Amino acid sequence: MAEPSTHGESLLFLTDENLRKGIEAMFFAYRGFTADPDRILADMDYGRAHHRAVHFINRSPGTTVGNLLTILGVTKQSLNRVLRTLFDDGLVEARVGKQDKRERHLYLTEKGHTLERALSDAQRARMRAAYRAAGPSAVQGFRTVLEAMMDAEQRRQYQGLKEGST
Amino acid sequence: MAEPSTHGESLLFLTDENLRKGIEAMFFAYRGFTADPDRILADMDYGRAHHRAVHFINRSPGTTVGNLLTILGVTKQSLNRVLRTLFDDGLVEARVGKQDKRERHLYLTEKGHTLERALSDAQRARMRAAYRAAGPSAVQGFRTVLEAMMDAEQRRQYQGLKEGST
DNA sequence: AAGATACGTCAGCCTTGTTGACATTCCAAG
DNA sequence: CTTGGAATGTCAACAAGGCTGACGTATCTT
Repeated sequence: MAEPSTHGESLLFLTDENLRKGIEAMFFAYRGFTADPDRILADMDYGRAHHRAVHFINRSPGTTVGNLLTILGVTKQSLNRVLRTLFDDGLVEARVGKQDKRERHLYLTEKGHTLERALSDAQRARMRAAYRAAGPSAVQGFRTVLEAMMDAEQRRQYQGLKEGST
Repeated sequence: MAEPSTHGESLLFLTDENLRKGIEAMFFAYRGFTADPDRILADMDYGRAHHRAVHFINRSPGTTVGNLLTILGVTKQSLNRVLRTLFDDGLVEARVGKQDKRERHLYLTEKGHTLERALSDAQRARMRAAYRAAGPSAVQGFRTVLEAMMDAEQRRQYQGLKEGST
């Protein structure tokens, strides 16, 4: 309904109908986005929470527990439960900080890297297929819209992570 | 790192680094995507599961329980728990099917519509802001990539929902 | 009359989020 | 040296929302 008649200008992409389609696209696409890692994780008694932890430790080796808390946006109790199983299973190791010995710097072990690679290979494969099918300019638009959709706080982290590794 | 020198052709958008950025963009953007409705829902003892149910009942009034199960991809026990609270609170009503009396056709009540509007207004507002900031061609690309990221099954449903309303 | 389908429901389990409380360890300021 | 605050770990309890399995009932189809 509404379907405003074409009045020269093109704000047609902002109709409620179009926005609703975007919303559902996010919903369904996110399911696809997590489906492959989820399958791998299910076979090993891990969940998405483990995936997220492993991902961000891999991408910022030596990050502290506090950093991880901020990025993941969960409580320390929740994160700690996950980290403990990763320690116990020998996927992640924590080294006491040199400068500040209260901090724990987190690193993937060899075993941890293996899992990380399995998970991100699966996820990247889907991403790559989607990117290839859509083409470079669509990918550009995809990233632009997603970035605009983030909270300012999240965008800061997303962009901050872009360059500074350690 | 890597930063392959521009060699005429442009498959540069398929580098692992680019894919990883896309993956994180999905992660952070999805958080933003759900943040506003989540806040509303938290104030009324509902969760995302209720949101999803209300959304799809609104968009396909008269849909059956079975349809909803397929779209949401959860078990009937899980869905039922949510639907029951929506019935009890008078947000959704179920009418016995005319042709097939085994089926329950689901409709939002006035109260249900009110909640639905509050939720989708919040979500659309963010979406609209992101769309506006990114511009029409970016939006086009955004949708193209998301569609390519879905499972075939999910894409079928997403597209099927596009036209046929009832 | 018999089997299949649509739905509801009871019971129990898991993951992952939450709060609150408390201990430890360490840095830094006084 | 002491003390406050920061970073971390941990215990306990709880809730949402997934899951499986089993069973019941109404209804449709054959």
